[in-house]
Amino acid sequence: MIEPKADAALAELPGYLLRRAASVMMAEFADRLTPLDLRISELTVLFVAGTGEEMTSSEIGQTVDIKRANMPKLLDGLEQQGLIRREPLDGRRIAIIVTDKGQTRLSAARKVIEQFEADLLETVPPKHREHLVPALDALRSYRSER
Amino acid sequence: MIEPKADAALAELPGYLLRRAASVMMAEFADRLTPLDLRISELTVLFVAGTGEEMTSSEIGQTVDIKRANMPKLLDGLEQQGLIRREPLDGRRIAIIVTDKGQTRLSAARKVIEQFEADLLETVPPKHREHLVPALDALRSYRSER
DNA sequence: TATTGTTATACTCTATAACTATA
DNA sequence: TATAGTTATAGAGTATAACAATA
Repeated sequence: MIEPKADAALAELPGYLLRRAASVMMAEFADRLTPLDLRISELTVLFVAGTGEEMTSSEIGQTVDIKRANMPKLLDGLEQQGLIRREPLDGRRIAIIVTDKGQTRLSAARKVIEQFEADLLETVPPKHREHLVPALDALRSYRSER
Repeated sequence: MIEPKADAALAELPGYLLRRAASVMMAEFADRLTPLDLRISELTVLFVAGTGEEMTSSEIGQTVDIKRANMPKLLDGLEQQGLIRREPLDGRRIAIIVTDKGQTRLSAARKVIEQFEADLLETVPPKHREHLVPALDALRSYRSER
């Protein structure tokens, strides 16, 4: 064991634990997505675009907190894989349509998500489990007053 | 409101919420550290190095899950600010010593941390609050079997 | 032979500024 | 005039591979 003193001090900081937990979780999730040729951010976009409602690039970005300027490269990647296509709504707005291939990929991804989320919840001791989602949901708006 | 359907689906995924919560939290914390001229990773290293026990670069990295190869640049930054100094223990290992200036900076940072963590906890509804740290601490070891 | 510190490099996610064309 | 999509660019955190020097 290395430096129990420092680790003990860190283990009392919710912010630090939140960062570490998210980092560990994302690394694991990214690994599970590798066989599907999807990065986390790509799946996030595909997931939202595939909910059935017709959405533009900006709307998707606003939903998942991805800046407008970071969407094109993400969408390019998905488009090059044939998972989405861009369909102009007018001269300015562009709808992001999930293709059949994209829907198939998304179905496979949903299975990965389901298993991943189940494993994640199982990691949390039962008596704390039901509190995780509401607590995280609250923390999400920590900065909404910006 | 934008796409309640997609947001509702995402709001049920603990993994997604964990990622978002951590992202929001880190952005806020990084902002609060700006006046101290410290990035989150730099403070993490300084914090651990300043716990009193003499630690090498590798030991600090292992404690806070920063890869050995990413330590030198971090330490260079802290050293250039005069917050730490490197003190060879033998021909190979190097102790990271927090200087007086580093201790002063660390004291200021501890106050920022304290306020930040308090604000963060206050964001979580009272009935979920006590469950946050144990839940996150458990999630931290999600991947310990690697 | 294994470990420590290091360099180089690359990837992911995120952020800002500025441009264009359209509403 | 404000908005949508885009481009370019930069920062921050993280990851791997490889090397020299040393235990």
